[in-house]
Amino acid sequence: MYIVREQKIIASPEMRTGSEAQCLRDVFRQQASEHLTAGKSLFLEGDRAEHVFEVVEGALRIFKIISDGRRVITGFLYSGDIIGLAVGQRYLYSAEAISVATVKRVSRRRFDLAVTDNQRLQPEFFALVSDEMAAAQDQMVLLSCKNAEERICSFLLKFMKHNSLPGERRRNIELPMCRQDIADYLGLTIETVSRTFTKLIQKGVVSIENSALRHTIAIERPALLARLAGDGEEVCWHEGLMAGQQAGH
Amino acid sequence: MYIVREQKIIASPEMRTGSEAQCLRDVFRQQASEHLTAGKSLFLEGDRAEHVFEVVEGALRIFKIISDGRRVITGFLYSGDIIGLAVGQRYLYSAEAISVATVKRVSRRRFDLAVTDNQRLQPEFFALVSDEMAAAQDQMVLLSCKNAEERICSFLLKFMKHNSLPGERRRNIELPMCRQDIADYLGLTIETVSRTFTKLIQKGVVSIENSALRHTIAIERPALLARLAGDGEEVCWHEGLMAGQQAGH
DNA sequence: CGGTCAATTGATGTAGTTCAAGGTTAGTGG
DNA sequence: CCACTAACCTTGAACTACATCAATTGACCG
Repeated sequence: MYIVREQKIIASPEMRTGSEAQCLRDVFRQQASEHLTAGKSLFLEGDRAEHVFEVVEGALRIFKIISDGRRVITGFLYSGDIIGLAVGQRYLYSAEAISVATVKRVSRRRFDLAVTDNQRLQPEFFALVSDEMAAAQDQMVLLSCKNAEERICSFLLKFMKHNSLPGERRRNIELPMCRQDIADYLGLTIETVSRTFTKLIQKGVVSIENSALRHTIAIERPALLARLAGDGEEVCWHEGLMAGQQAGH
Repeated sequence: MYIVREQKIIASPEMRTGSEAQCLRDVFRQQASEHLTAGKSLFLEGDRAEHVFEVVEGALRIFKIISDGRRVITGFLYSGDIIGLAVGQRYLYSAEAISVATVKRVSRRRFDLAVTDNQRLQPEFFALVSDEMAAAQDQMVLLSCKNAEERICSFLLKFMKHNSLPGERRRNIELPMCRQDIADYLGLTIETVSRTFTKLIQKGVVSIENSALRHTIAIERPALLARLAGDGEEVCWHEGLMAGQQAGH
């Protein structure tokens, strides 16, 4: 007996070997699932980058530990995401499970072969790398400019977009990560994260299930949330480009 | 009559077509040089990504303009750098010359062909993409954790490393960008950048040529500069990894 | 029931922003 | 050659968003 997620069946109706893969996720199809308990490390920053992983279920955090012991979370990964794409010889960050999680792995060698051999996979591969780069840049904008409220709202929005199937519009979201994770991701302290949530509740933007441990968030006013995220209805190209001086030599 | 930069001769002793390139920069070899005046835009965020560029001379800034008109500089590019690698269909950022600059361009199609055709180029290509990703992550760490002084020192160090040939150890560096550029890159205000420079001068870490317009910096105490950058003698792998709680489910 | 751990809340401190002014250099035109 | 202007940079004073420190709450668990 086995569990099949529906969207995968559509992507690949037959069993395939890696080299016949129709999409990148097919490369992982026949790999064994590995189960991780909460907090379990997948690899450490600086390890030789010998595998590429697909998240099958659950959520992971990727992070760096800096010299003074603090932690910077550079991203969260959810079911369907692929880890370890744009890395060189060694992993740029550590990865660990937030809650229980299931992953599959293939060796880097095999993954690279699948991509280089199979012309079909290359566009998807480059698209994923490009997405990763875009996410990193968005995070730089967030960390450069946004205040605590904008950061939290951006975070919630991004989580909603990423973790809802196309068309679906769920009101409740279940955050797998704790407040400290959110703080380390948004460049804030846990106290500021907590206070900002309280403020958003008071404003009627969200509400929090008092039950479990404040991980279930109901989005009461999605439009307001989007406005408070301060992304100005997506980037405004071709206007305001006059800002910033022309540096003479 | 033509000008040849010495280090390039070593890389490729003969004239080559793109498909015979020994290294990525050879792909640009036969392209015409384009000259940019200070402030001249190369492309805008959101433009279709139709070219890849090599910086031949001078410096460029890549940046995003956010909804409220502010500017976030996500990187600087100097002679030898390649622009437009890990982008998808459209550029993720705008690029413009800081001072006068010279670039070469090849079409994306031709660049991609050169890379896919020529197995020799792929490792270099992936290494560059990986470097770009690593730089983005370092920037996230800087923006998440570092204070003004650490940011400025990190910036100066990185500039030195990037813009000095291996082995060379110049004491004076000539910053092509103005204070506002530095501020927009480091997530600070121009005033804080200025004040921090003053503080570093008072501490005897650097000194600034009073002549031109404060763009010439002499590094008086490189070791202290490195210490103040707060990167803790490179990342400390496999220690301090216990920090950060294990989130139960 | 006491212990633990995450989250919240309150009080206080501060690094960096904001606003405002002044200084230096370079360019322009009389 | 010297006003006049325009960039760019620096400096000062006041403010504020967030950090820090400290205490409390509430859920879970042996």
